[in-house]
This record gives sequence, structure tokens and C-alpha cells, in this order.
Amino acid sequence: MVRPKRNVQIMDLQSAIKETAWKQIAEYGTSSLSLRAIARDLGITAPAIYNYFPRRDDLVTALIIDAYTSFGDSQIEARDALPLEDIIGRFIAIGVAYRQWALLYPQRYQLIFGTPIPGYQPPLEQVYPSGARSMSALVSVVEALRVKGRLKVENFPQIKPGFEAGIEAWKKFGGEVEVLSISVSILIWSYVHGLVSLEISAGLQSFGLNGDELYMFALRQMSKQFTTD
Amino acid sequence: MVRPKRNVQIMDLQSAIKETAWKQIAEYGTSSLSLRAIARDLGITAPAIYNYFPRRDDLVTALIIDAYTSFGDSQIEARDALPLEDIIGRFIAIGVAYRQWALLYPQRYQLIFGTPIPGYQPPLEQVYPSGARSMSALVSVVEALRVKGRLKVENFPQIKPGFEAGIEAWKKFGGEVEVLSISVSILIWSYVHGLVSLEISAGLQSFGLNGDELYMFALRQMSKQFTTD
DNA sequence: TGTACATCAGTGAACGCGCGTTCACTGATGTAC
DNA sequence: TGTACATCAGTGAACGCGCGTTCACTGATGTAC
Repeated sequence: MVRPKRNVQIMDLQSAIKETAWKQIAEYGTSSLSLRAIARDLGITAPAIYNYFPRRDDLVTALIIDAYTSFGDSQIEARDALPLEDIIGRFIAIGVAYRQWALLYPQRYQLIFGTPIPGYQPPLEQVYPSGARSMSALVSVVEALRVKGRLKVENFPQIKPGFEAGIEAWKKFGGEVEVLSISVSILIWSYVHGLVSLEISAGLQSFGLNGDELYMFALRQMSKQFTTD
Repeated sequence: MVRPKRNVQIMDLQSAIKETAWKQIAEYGTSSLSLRAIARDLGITAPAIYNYFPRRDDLVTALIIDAYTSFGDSQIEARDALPLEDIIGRFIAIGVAYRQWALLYPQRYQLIFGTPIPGYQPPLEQVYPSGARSMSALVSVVEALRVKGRLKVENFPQIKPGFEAGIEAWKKFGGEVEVLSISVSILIWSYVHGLVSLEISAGLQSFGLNGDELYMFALRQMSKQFTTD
């Protein structure tokens, strides 16, 4: 029951380590994350890191949770900037925020939605809450459409039975929702993810495509496609 | 002017190396590709590989080109299995073949469309032809729609001028085409890529979604969305 | 206020590992005469 | 047919490198009396 000053210092180096990790990920990519390189950059020795992250994977997990939290914050903020009734506006705002965050932090985006780090298995029970929360903004908007009867889903594939447990786990972190809204959200998410991930790993520009406009076109197309009224 | 038997042996070990590389990529993922591990698996010593691939990157390049070629073959085959006039049928067939190939060879898919291998820069002049060819099936179908006046692209974002060189390069390997068809193809491709890459790196099943049905729903949705008649 | 003691963040050396690449070599294969 | 020679795919040892992780330690900080 001692450490009043110590705690401060712990926080400092702990976040300094994560900051440096992000810097290196931004520079060299997700898969060359190295404790020794981080220590070198911070001017400390590698074993010092073990006081804060007992294993390399613990650092990676912390980074992933931070990324999900930052991403989720921006999603929820974008949604809540518009009134509850403006569902389409909220949908577009979320979509725009999604791409903006991804372009701002392409390496964080890769870390959470791209190819996983080789040899790293995320501890789901730790990561799931922040991951689910980050998707809850979109899901809540789709659910709002459904509640109002404005979700256009003729012929949408039937959900297979037997996944009630997964849905319940979702609700715990993502809010009350019908399973259909989750499914539609996943489809929309995959469209968005495709556009954004291709834009990040280059390709669009080389044919004179304007990322902003193409993305807005796609968002509007989706909002028309999945809604009635 | 000697080696009649030698050539055969060269072919054998060369393709044996690539085969083993694929096996290891399938098992441990794209980024843990190692010459030494390949040699170990083949029962030869690591330097022997240098007779066939002067540097590690040359092997990676060869793998990428092989993957594009295999993928492109399946795309073109799918398209050509239906008559020229059945444009929508061809579109759906290409889409189905895209996902089938990706699910059959998820690691090859990751290698060409996913996160690149860290530290590896593909030599574009070598890779571009097979890459462009692999996309030419989709582009040719979209172009066929455009020629018939059946491409629905109201408000489709204007292509920025100054990219004629890129388009010309494309035409060399992908066939004669209007730039608009390329742009629309890229948008469609990104939707498909999002769905397929999310399905590969898991996620869909955990909410009871049936990959087959969701994908067919998406393909049909797209074909309606981008065509008139 | 002063001293003996406990804490514990960070150090420095060392471990065992796998990697890509180089180098001089060997020994089977095939050629020339 | 027999011998001397050239070729060259594959070997084995070695290089320098960076990695994650362990371990006994040190020395500043703060506590107890």
C-alpha cells in the first residue's frame, strides 16, 4: 500500500511504450513490431518492458484494444452528432467517420481489421468488448431503421438457428438488437471494408479515381439500397 | 549448349520449391515464408535454392505471378463458360468463381490481395501483366454492359484527367475498354473483396450467416444496381 | 532529525533460436577426342 | 571403347543479424522506528 509517485511513472513508461509501438507500426508495418526495437527507440533496455507487458503478446493485445477503442469512439461520436431521428444522416456520418479514421491511422486499421500478426492469437474475452462496441454504432443505426420499418431486406438470407449465444454475447456490449440488424450490418460493413482497405493498400488513385467521391457514391448507393420510405 | 537432362531436373526442383512454399504459406501464413524452412522440408540445404531463385524476393515474385495466373484462369474460364450475350450470367459466374477460388486458396488470396509481405516490394513490370489479366474478365463484362448501354451509372464520380498512361498500360493486358468500365469494375471489385476477405478471416459464421447465400444475395444486388434494361 | 531497511523499476549480460546470404568445395554427369 | 576434362547442382561451414526471454544485479526511492 505504498506507491503514490510510482504509479505515475508506471503510467508514463507504459503509455510511452505503446506510443513508440504505434510509431514503429506506422513506419514498418504491423508485423515487424519488436520489443527490442521499441526499447532502443525509448533509450531503455529491452527487459524493462517486461515490467509493463509480461509478454510481447500482451503488448499487442493492449494495442488492439486501444485501436478498437479509438475507432469506436469516432464511430459513436459521429453517430451522436446528429439527432436520433435523422437515421440516414447518421448512417452516412458513421460511414464517413469510418473511412476518415482508417485513412488517418491506416496501420491501426490493418491491425484490427487486416491480416493478423503471425503467431499472435488474440484473447477474445479481452478484445471482444471493445471490438463489439466499435461496431455498435452501425448496428444501432440499422436497428433504428428496422424498428421504424424502413429496412429494405427482401430476400435477405435467413439466419441459421443455433447462434443465440453469440447474439446474446453481442447484446452485452453492443446493445439490444434484433439478429437481422446484425446481419445487415455485417454486409454493409464488408462493403465498406472492401472499399477502405483497397484504398489504403493503394490502387484507386492509379486510375484517376477520387477516393472521396467514389466512397460517397458508394455510401449513398448503400443507403438507398437498404432503406425504404 | 549441353544440358538436355539437366533442364528436366531444374524444372523439377524449381516447382518443388514453389510447391513447398505454398504448403508452408498455407500452414503458417504469408509472412513466415522462409528459404531455410523450405529447404528443410525438401531435404536439401538452403543454398541450393539460390540456383533457382537468386534472392528470397524472386521466389515471392514467382509465387505472386503464379497465384494471379491461377486466379485469372479461373475468372476467364468462368466467364467463357457462358455465351457472350448472357452478360448478367457472366457477371454472376465471375463473382461466384472469385469467391470459390479465394476459399479454395485463402493464403494465395491473401498473398495477392491482402496485406503485403513486410519488406517485399513487388517488381511491377513483372507482376502487372498477370495481375491485370486476372481482373480483365470482370472488366470485359462491365465493358460489354456499357457497350450495350446497360450500365447504370447515374452520378458516378467523374474520373480525374491525366491518367491516360495508366489506362493505356491496362489495355495492353486487359483488353480494349473505356475508362468508365474500369472504374465501375474497381467499385464492384472492392465490394466483392470486402465480403470475401471478411469471410476468409472469419466472422460471418459466428452470427449464423450462411456465406453462400449472403454472397449470392450481394451479387444479385450488385447486378441489379449497376445495370438497366 | 537520523539511520537501518525494504521495495522494485530498470540494467547488462547471456541463453538459444532462426533467418538470408556467401563461399570454397565435391562429385556425379556428360563431352571431346 | 577408353581416358582426360569441363560443367554445375547441391553441400557444409560460416558470417552477421535481430529476435524474445531469463536472470542476478543495482541503486534510487520511500518507510519505519
